[in-house]
Amino acid sequence: MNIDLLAQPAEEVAPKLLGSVLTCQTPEGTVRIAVTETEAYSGTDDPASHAYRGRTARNAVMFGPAGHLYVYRSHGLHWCANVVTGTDGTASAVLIRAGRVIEGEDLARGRRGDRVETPRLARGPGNFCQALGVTAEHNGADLLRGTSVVLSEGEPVPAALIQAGPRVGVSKAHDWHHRFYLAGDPTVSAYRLSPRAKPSARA
DNA sequence: AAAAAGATCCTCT
DNA sequence: GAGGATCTTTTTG
Repeated sequence: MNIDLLAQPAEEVAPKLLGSVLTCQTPEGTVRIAVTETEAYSGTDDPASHAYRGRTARNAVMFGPAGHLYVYRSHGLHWCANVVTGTDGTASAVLIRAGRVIEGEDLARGRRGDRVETPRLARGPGNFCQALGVTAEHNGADLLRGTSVVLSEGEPVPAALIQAGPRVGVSKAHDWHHRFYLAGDPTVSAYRLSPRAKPSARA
């Protein structure tokens, strides 16, 4: 993966990450997942971003150089992974929301549970991380030069399949169309308006 | 120190 | 498709 591609604003990088591949190697084995859904989050200008109110211990990685992995805990027990974008010193990242398992399906299924249907193995940010094997210990990992988690280019996706829409689960700025996904792909998570989204916003 | 909110997930109707 | 569980991080008094 080219570093210059990632060193751009998150909303420009997000659609370009569709089709790219994340690989995670653990003692258990290797899992590779092709990305089918992303969401862009920027910094102080984005009310829904973790970095909106400045730097904290949790979001520090977002302020660093592009090409690193930002992992955070959501709702107590789920891990969510972002690819850090932009320039060093500014905060922006792309949340990886869903993907299709292309290697290590048995291992991914073992982590997710035997009753999970194949398209759902990496459907949703928390499920994506669980299937891939990403946890807090991967926070800050170098995706371009590291060995545990690697971001690489996959097969190009037709531009006609790329669609944009409102972000999932956010209560602020949910009318920003910063979510990108492959049209008709069964691994893409369903859109759901946040229960706390303000009615004044426009879609 | 205490309270609220949250970039979610699973189950059931 | 809708409803509720769950506990960490952040924010506020």
